[in-house]
Amino acid sequence: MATIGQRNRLQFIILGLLNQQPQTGYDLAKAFENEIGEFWQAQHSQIYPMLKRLEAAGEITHEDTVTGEKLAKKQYTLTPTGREKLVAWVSQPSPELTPNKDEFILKLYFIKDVDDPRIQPMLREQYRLHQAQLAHLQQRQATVFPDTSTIDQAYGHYLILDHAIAREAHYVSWLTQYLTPED
Amino acid sequence: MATIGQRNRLQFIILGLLNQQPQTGYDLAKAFENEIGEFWQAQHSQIYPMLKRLEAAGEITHEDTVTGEKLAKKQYTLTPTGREKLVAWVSQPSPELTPNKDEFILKLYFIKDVDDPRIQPMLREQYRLHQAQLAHLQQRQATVFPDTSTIDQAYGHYLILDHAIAREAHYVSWLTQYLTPED
DNA sequence: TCCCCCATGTAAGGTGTTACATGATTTA
DNA sequence: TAAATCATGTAACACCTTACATGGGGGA
Repeated sequence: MATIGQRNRLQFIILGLLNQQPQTGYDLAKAFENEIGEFWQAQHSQIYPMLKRLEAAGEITHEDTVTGEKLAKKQYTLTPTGREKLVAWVSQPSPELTPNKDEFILKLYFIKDVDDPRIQPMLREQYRLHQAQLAHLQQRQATVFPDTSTIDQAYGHYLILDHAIAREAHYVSWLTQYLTPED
Repeated sequence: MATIGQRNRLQFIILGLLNQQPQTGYDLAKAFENEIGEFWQAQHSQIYPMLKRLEAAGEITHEDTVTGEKLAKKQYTLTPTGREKLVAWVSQPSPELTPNKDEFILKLYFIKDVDDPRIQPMLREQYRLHQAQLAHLQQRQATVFPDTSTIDQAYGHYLILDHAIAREAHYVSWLTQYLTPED
């Protein structure tokens, strides 16, 4: 399955997640909403086919398990081949800046006039959104890393959360700069 | 062309760009590399078909011009319908946080060990990249907005550049926090 | 018993990237 | 005159989202 044209980063991220611990497709889908949702997203409709593809390529295997009476689960695990491929990807430089997209910023861009009455409500809405997201992330940090001693065992996780928090905090403070007090 | 399933934001961005001034597809492609490249990207292979589609929908029209002996250009302009559609989009709230993707951060995430020797080189590489991008953006700001009096006429443009600069500056300072001095 | 969550899959269609293709104009 | 840039298009394919489809388990 050549896949030369595009980078197919999803496969590596799935390998990375499975390397942390064997998981089901469902578990992976949750991870894309929670742990790493700030930096990559994928729906289950994208995950299940990819798991089949990775298994066909011999990079992962699965074990069927049953919960309760007959709920079938597939627990996926990395093979040595898969682990090699993961290590190669992680060790490889990532020399491009990731493209960013931000619909809100573009809307502001298209409103040329400083005094356009739409600007302040838009800024306030974004403020609410990002403030809420920031609070949510801080909450999670407090839960996952209650004290500094817990950081070292999951340094990557700590970094990722720290970065997400810093990013949101920064977005919020940028917005604040342009907000005028509400009447 | 219904397009209910997905959002098709590209069309609105093209309308927004054409609202600033009539342009060719080639000009638009440039804008996606420069002015707004920090917040949206599109290749010419995506732009030309979209222009046809927008014209078929009566939202833009074009005028054929010739440069030199026979180089054909198509200068596109918004129609009143197109302008209405643009205004509706701009005025509409953007209630979702834009998904972010960052391959580099994920690689860090998958390296659990604080002392993994790959971490520092990776951080330094990203530092170089973002530092260079930051310098480039600051350069552009100095060129486009030489003094504060020039801001008001293109407030949107100012905001967008300011935001991009702040974002990069922030990314760089986050990286610095984890960088150890090189030997 | 109903609802929410667990669990896995496929189908359809839109979005985006890379490559293929062609030709004119300007600048060094 | 060669290279870079202007200028427009299509084809192939990979990526991603939404919707369709089905069924089990656990708690209120």
